Amino acid sequence: MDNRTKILQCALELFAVRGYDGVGIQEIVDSSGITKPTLYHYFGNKEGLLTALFDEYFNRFTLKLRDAAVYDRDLPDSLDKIFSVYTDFAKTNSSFYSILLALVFAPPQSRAYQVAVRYAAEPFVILESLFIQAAQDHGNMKNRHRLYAASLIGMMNNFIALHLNGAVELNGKLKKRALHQFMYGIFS
Amino acid sequence: MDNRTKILQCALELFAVRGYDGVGIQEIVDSSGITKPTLYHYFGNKEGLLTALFDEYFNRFTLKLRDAAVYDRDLPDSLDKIFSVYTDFAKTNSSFYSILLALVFAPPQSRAYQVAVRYAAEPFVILESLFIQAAQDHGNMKNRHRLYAASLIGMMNNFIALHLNGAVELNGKLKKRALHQFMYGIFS
DNA sequence: CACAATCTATACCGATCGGTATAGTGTCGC
DNA sequence: GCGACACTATACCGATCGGTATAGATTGTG
Repeated sequence: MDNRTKILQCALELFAVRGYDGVGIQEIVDSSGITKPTLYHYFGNKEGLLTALFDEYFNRFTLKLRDAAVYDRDLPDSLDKIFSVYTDFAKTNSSFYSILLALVFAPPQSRAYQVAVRYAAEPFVILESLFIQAAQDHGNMKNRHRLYAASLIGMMNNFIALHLNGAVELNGKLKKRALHQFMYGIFS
Repeated sequence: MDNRTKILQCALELFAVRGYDGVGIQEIVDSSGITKPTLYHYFGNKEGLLTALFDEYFNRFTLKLRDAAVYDRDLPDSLDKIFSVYTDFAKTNSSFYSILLALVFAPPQSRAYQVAVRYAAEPFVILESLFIQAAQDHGNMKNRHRLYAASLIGMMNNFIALHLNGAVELNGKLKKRALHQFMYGIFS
């Protein structure tokens, strides 16, 4: 593993458990076994390190989400795929998702939030677009796409947060129940 | 306004916009117009300042929530009251609720999280107890009280977060829609 | 071989971090 | 007038913060 990857890996784990502001550069380079100038060579500054983490993980996620969120006139099927993309990603990248969750709810003027929000906006746009298309087939959904996208993301994040705390298992049964409940709010 | 209150007020505003870790003691005392020893006289250390904020705001909230969450064999009515308690509190104490939201999703090993989680557990217990009682009248709810409590809190926090970002208005119509959807998941 | 480019380590920077020792204040009951 | 107490200011502490100047090592290329 090269030094760049080592740094990213250690930063990921440290940020996940103690937060971006709570971890100093010195601690990252110590646990990586490298030194400061090496880190600054690759990432420029602390914010660049966080940005690199998001580039590494979030872009992969967005690609999968875009695939799942194409509308083929079967909204329940699309939602099912989307839910799976979220939970699969959160399960296989739990440390990164912990960071993501913390930053999405972080104070708006913190540096870390401003990095995260640039990325977190994309899934919202993707889901919003899905609901706009679906509204052509479901008249009562009109003009609620923003609320639907936000509610769906919020619900999934909530279950993922519970999962990360060990409170629930993200299995097919939970997915079915959650989506069933969500769709009731849409179609009724 | 005495110095103690001045400090609490300034700390509240600063923590809300830049986070607990992102705000230094020096900045708090500067904007309060007092000096460090005064702050440390009242609060002991930085963590004590955060604890004092939670004592000031969260305990008031918990009292109201306990009132709303008594079960009188009308679950929809209880949920309606609970929703109002949450949204009313969030609206009149938006800075504090921003801090609360950030800390609930903060990394588990951060100091701030460990303070917040001691308080945040109480509403969960209160709501859990409500669902346990309600299960006596609704057989299909058995053994799901933890999931119900977590889902309800998650949903309300999600709407409150949207409200704090200016995305939605927390009015009666939203409450009705949200609870309607939530109860569908319970009673079906 | 020489040269440039990439990468890494030693040592250091000023600023800020949370926290405190000391020395006062003012206001009480006595 | 008195000590006791709650409160506040000046000045300072070691540690850590994010970041860098300088130089040495390594590597691919001519």
